[in-house]
Amino acid sequence: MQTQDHNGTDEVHAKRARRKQARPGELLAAALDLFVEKGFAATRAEEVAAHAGVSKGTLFLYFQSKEELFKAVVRETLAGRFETWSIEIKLFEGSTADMLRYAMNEWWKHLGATKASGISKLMMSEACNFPELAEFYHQEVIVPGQKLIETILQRGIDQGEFTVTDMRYAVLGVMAPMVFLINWKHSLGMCTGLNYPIDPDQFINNQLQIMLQGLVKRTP
Amino acid sequence: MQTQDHNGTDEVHAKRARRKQARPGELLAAALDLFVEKGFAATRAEEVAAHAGVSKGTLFLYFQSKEELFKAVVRETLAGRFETWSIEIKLFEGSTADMLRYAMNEWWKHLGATKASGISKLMMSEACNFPELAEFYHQEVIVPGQKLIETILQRGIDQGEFTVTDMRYAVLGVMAPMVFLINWKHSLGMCTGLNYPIDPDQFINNQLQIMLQGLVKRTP
Amino acid sequence: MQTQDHNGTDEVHAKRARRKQARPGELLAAALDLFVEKGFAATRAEEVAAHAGVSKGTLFLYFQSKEELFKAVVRETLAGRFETWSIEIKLFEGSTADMLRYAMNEWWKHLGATKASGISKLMMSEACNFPELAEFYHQEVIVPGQKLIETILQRGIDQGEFTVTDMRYAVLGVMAPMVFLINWKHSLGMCTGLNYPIDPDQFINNQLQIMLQGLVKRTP
Amino acid sequence: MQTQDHNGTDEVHAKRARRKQARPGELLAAALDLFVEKGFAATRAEEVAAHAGVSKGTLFLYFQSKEELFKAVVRETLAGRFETWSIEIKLFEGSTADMLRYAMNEWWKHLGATKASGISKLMMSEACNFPELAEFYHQEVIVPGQKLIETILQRGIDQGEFTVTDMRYAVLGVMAPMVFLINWKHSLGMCTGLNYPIDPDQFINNQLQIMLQGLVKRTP
DNA sequence: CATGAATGAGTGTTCATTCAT
DNA sequence: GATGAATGAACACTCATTCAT
Repeated sequence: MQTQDHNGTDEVHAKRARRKQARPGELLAAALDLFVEKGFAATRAEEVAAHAGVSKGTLFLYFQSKEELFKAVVRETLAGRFETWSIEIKLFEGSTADMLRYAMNEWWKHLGATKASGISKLMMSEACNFPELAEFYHQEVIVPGQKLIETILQRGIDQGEFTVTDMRYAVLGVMAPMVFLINWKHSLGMCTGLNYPIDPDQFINNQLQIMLQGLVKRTP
Repeated sequence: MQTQDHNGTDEVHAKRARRKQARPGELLAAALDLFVEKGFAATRAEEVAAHAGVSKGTLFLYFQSKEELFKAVVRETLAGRFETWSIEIKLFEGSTADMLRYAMNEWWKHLGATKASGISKLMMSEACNFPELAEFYHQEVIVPGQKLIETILQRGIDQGEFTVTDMRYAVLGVMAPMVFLINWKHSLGMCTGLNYPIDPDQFINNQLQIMLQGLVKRTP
Repeated sequence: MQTQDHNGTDEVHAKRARRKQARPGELLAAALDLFVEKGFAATRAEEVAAHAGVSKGTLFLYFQSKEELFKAVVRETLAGRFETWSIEIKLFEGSTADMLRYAMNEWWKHLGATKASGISKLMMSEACNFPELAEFYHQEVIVPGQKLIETILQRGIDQGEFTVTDMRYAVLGVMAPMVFLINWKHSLGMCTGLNYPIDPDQFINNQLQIMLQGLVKRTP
Repeated sequence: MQTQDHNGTDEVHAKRARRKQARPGELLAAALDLFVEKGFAATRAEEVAAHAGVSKGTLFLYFQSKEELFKAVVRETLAGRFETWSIEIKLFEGSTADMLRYAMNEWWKHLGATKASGISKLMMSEACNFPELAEFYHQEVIVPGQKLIETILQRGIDQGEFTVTDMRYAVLGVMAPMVFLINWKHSLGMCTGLNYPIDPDQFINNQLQIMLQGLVKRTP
């Protein structure tokens, strides 16, 4: 050991450090998978550790408790998502209806279809137990998401394409079905035996159709 | 003597019966409160009993297991509603747009606004871990609810009022915002500090407006 | 009530008394059945009461506790069994081998085949928990049984038919297989799925054959 | 470093392994003691753990359930014996009468006299309530035991030493007294106050004498 | 740093026993 | 006397967390 201390410390430390830096990420990824699949309470700490390829003890070396792990998962997964979209939207050319269509399909492709969408279900169940997280989630996800939607709707109004009575609730009206879709996907939609599949593309397209044209027959 | 015995017995039985009949209701009420507040898994059987003012053992006198208790709660608070509504819908006179408006407002008044609506959030979190409950909920609540919506939409089509491209997804389109509304109410909406209140009536009215007329400006 | 007190008390009391006297017997019979079938611990007090056609509470009106009930069952079931046999044996005419054969078959018919034989298995399991009962059982059943066997063997010796090296162990040698038979019958023999039936008559006959003639080939 | 790490790890593993290897044995010993003393159902898992000097949780680290613990006890203390005996029997030289004598005395020395013999009584009481255990015991203990006896008797027949009318019941005839002996030892034989000691050696010798020669006087 | 053996508080459920009616 | 609703102690088993190695 002494001998090694002389010539290998730096190297070893580097390796260790690299490994140490990788660990939290691996643990967080494993935790996301499992929390989303089974919920917070039903996910065993040991299982998370195993999925990350480390031992039970190591998990607690990096996260004080299962609750802290959960918080870290939510924070980590949601770090800066909406900026890119915001820019993309500003550059979009075409009708606002197409923009909305585009935005919703993009959202599904890059968020709804990914594991990250499972966070929504998680927050739903655990919001009350982790109020700080709820607030964080609200600020980091809900608010930016709503801003994005508002931007789109406002463009529609400004360009004389859309009619919106109450912006705040119009935004919620766009958001609600998307939230429903991912929550369903990660809860009842996952239960085998239900045999009630929702095709996300069809769901989104239909939703767009209704939102844009409404159910009431138009007299041409 | 016989007469007296008879009278006496009946009286006793009556009191007993009254108590025995009251218990399940008290337990169900307590269970609903706690399940909604803390989730199914996180609610301890003893706690439910305590809230109902009885001991742990008594709970199991009336419900075979925690799962059965949950099912009873669902049956009691949700499953029973749909029959009445189904009849009410059939007797409704007026435009189908008005019918939808009426239905959604009634739904909010009698379900959404009550504690029972918290069960939806509950199912979201527990569906994967208790597949039997998920299936039960699907059969007893989701399916009847969707049938109701379908009946309304079909009436709209039949009377030449509505245009529906895909019935299945149209139904989901009606259902999604309502589910979102109650899930929000019992999760993020409950967290103090968020300061993001959703007024259910406004939400529903706006939703109706969008669903019926669409966002796209109509050329009169 | 007052009125009735005047002309009906005696009759009622008589009925009650009769019923009260019958109750313990019915309870003991039910308890014997269930204790033998399922063991002491696995038999629920309520079940015993139900089998006797009374309510749970009533059981504890007659027996202080489940343990007292058990003691009463054993005591009651074994009250005076061996006197009759003792007399019968004395009057028997024929070879002692025949007498032994007769005795063992009678024993099976009148004890081994009856529910009472289940007590043996019970005592086996519970002897250490109820030492007084063990002693009682020993005095009331084991000792008289052994005396009976000894009487038979002694007759065999006296008449020059049998050779016995050590009377005490010879007696045990006769007793052991019979005890084994009833214990097996009420334990492993009862388990469905074992598919290992022991026919008591064949068992007894074979046992007699071995006991009398031995396994070693006789040179005629 | 590698070398050191390796050495260090091995050392640690060795110590750990030694401890991990010792635990099951300690737990099995404790379990045997308690199961025999109090029965399967009446023995609390925590008590077994305490007797082994560990906590409740540790028991379940090594044995999946109480039933598995019991099976392990049976495997450890009983099931393993029969193979050795089977070989020993095959190598035996001498008369079959001597072989039987040898076998029964060996059985007593290595099984009957040990705590393991208490399992027989245990099975008697619990067979009906734990059918899986009963079947396991039957397959792992009864069947091999009977095979062993059959082998001996068959040798006696083959060498012209024994006469056996019905092999199956002859086997039971050898087995029955031995089972009786150990059951007695662990039940009534244990109750102080009975003052009815059975000397196992005398019992076995007498049993052999009767089994081999029979009670009926031989005319030389 | 990493491990995994050990812990012990916590949970659903059962059942002998009590006691108001 | 008789009932059966209510009790609460008990028990098998789980799992987040600790800590000696």
